[in-house]
Amino acid sequence: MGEPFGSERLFLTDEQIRQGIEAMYFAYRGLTTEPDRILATMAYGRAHHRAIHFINRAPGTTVTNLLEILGVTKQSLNRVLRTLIEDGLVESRVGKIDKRERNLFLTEAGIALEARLSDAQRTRMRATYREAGPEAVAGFRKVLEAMMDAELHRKYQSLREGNS
Amino acid sequence: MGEPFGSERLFLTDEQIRQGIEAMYFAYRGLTTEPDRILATMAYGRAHHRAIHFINRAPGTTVTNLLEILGVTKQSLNRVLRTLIEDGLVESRVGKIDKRERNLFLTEAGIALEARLSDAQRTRMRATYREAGPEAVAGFRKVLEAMMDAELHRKYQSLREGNS
DNA sequence: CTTGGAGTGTCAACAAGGCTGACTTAATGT
DNA sequence: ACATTAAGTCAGCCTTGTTGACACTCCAAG
Repeated sequence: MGEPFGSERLFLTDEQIRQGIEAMYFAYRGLTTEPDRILATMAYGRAHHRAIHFINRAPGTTVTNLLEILGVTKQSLNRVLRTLIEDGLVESRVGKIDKRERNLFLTEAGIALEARLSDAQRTRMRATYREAGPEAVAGFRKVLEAMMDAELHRKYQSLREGNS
Repeated sequence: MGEPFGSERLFLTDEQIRQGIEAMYFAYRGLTTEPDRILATMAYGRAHHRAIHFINRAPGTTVTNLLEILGVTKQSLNRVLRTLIEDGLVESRVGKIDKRERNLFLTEAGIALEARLSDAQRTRMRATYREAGPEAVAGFRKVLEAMMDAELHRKYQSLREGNS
């Protein structure tokens, strides 16, 4: 590549970038295997995990809100949500201001499962962070922030405000 | 930024860890959307992308090798591999030493598609890296390395040696 | 007050891509 | 000679995504 000299070049080789992409793939997979194993024992999948995770993160969030964050169709989310409600892990309350909306909450059982799942991930993350050190962690976070696209970032932020 | 702030004690709240996990989810998703869009136009999916990626990375790798790296079943991989071979993107050559083995290679067309897909990702990664800066990237890489579990790491390395 | 549109839920049908289990074929190694 | 290994295949199942169509409730604006 006919690139000029300077520090810009030393972290931009195709090979290094490819390694970064691969590392993302393997690391993400590693992060989900434990929760997946737990979920498999109770006839749930990763889709249920995602729903539980984001409802826990922003209790009272609406269905539309969740749809935007998860980036799936209404039908797809609804299937998952229905089983979670039937099984008593999620509660759906009619909105106070706008009665068309449903505000989603985790029940006691839902909170318990969420804790189990995120404990598995937190343990792993904590070990990883400890191994890599605080400076590496800061860089890690910085890169991930930059990697999420702007549109997604906006939705991500809106989750908090959706909590009425 | 020569002074690391409070780096002696690496105390991470559950909240910080959760943010890290979420960031991984969003970032990974952001990284796959462009390739997914390209693949969708040609009746392929993410599974095809993974196969193409790793065959490109280690030309001549065997089916068993690929199975271990991808962590899927033979039947699942075979379905994908069959279409890729039929469509002339991948070539399967009988092994020279052990004729039971098949060594997998990308054809010209396969290489072209791989380039298209990884270009999309590289462009994104490059922009991300540029935005975050070299120090952050170094930290990013370090954390991801630590996150991949040991078992996976072993398989990951073995890909290179599998290239006969 | 009617009417348009938004938020939600649901039915049906389909596809991708995981899985298990069973089996074949060819080649290798003991 | 025989058991094992690498690869491929058939059949069937599950989860989770997709379209498309439709009903219902409710809010807001004309």
